[in-house]
Amino acid sequence: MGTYARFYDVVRRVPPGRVATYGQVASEAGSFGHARQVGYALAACPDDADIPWHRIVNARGEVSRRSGGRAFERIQRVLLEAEGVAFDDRGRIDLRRFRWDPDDPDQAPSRTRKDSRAARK
DNA sequence: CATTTGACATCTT
DNA sequence: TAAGATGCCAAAT
Repeated sequence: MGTYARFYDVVRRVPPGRVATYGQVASEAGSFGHARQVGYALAACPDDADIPWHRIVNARGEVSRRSGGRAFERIQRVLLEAEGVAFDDRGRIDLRRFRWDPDDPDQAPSRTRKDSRAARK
């Protein structure tokens, strides 16, 4: 299996309405500190695969810039907003509210972590 | 084989 | 808060 396969597996586990950072994906995949490779992996991401690439943002909670152009960046934002992820006036996401927590399998889309916990009870 | 190039993160000013 | 330096490593050249 390719080196990137593990990254793709982690990305696929991110639920709708939540986001994960590149570093977070790397750590979950067992490659702490290899955040950059995650970005590289997504750049080489096969379009036919069912990978929610738009749910991966950088550590500052913003959509990363890419050499290809701004089109994909806009698409990424639109896709996230459609799932309920909010952007502030600076184009950033509040990771405190939308960051995916791998240890909490009961995270519902479009809810804050607190709401999710409350709803579970 | 040596260099360059990234969808990044973290530490230092 | 922001900007620069550094570490990371797979592919491309």
